[in-house]
Amino acid sequence: MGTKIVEPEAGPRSKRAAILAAAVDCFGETGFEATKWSTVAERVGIGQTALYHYFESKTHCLLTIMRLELQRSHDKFTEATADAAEPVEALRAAVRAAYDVSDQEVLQMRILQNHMDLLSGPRKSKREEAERVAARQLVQLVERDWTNLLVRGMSQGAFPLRDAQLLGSSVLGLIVSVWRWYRPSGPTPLSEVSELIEGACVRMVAT
Amino acid sequence: MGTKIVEPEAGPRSKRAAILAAAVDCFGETGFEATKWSTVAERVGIGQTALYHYFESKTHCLLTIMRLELQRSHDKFTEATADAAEPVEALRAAVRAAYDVSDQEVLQMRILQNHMDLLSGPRKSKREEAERVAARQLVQLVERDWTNLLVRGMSQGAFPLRDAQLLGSSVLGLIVSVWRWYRPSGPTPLSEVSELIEGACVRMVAT
DNA sequence: GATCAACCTGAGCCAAGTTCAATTCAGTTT
DNA sequence: AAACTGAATTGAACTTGGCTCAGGTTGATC
Repeated sequence: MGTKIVEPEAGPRSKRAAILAAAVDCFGETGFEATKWSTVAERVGIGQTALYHYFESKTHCLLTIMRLELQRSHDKFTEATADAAEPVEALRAAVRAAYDVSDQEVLQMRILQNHMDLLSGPRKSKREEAERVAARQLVQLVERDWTNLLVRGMSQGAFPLRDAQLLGSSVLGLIVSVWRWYRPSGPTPLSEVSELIEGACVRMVAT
Repeated sequence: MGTKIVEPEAGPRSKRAAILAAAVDCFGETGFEATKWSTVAERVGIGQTALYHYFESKTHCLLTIMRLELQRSHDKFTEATADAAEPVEALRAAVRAAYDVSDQEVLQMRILQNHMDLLSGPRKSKREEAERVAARQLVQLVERDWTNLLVRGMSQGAFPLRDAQLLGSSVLGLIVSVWRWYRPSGPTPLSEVSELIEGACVRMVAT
């Protein structure tokens, strides 16, 4: 069951963090397929083969990024909804938390959304598969986060009764669909997006 | 401006259609990157190099599939909303139309969603770039379809005034987010999805 | 039955991810 | 300080899969 991945503790001259950061930049801006693995190495300042000391493959690195982002999302949701007794207020807080992100995290969300499909099929190598399973589990966790929020609101009479599973996926889908088009440099500030979606979610769920 | 792509008229022994169909199956089930171009050839019953008689590259084929699906979506929207005077009724009709699809079209929508990011950057070769631009244009068309529907409803007093652009993207995002997880063989019938989303959209827009 | 364009193929090229054996480096032991 | 150790790194070679090329086949049309 919940086999948690032990984060490789960073030796003092480990470049794992630097590689992850560079990879997020590259994969986020250029796209995973379009960025050459060797470019990431260059940006970090090491030869391409040195990457394989830290990651089994380009995909393994991608999966790691995705898992970390999912972990962050789940944690943030939990933290944001912890002290909100009222269901509607909890929903609002959850949505706001979802859009309270740094530019780096925007990239990570984009990467995550663009490669969700990787999580369905099994992977060949051990460590890749481990990351995939962990990520897949986190996806279910996040989905449960939202569904539970809805179930609570429904049983409490704050939300009309509906298929909480399906509605939860839809709310989540609505929220994350933003990361496909949003750019920090774009014309629409994230605060505006956040407000509109917050209202939309409340209307969708609580009307 | 609107440079429409002339569909290569099918010579009598052309296998273009068969290739597209096979590619939709493969790309949809296995994923674009994961399917070998040669597998598509096999399934059609020709050598891999014969594919290049019809498509400049694997990506060119993908872009074509995406463009065709976008064209279909746009047409279907137009047809569905043509004879609906009432904005709310038009919205409902549009949502229902979006989910009135064959299994093959489900795959096409999935492919489209999973590779939207391809449409942002320019392509190297001529024909690929042509498809990309055409697709990109169609995306904007479809977005305008939805925003216009909202604008009409707002100016008519049927919907409260909100940022129609942003709300339109969100509605569209909500609708298409389904194709990430929906499987015809899955537990949830599409009719159920359609009903829930239809309600959700109306609440989101018309409340 | 010659012609021409559409259609197809085998052989091989090339880019990018990956493997591997060998080397450097920093800190620890003796 | 010399020897040792494991983490970090590298150049060279291997593999895979998309793609090019130079030519061959088919069949509709005249």
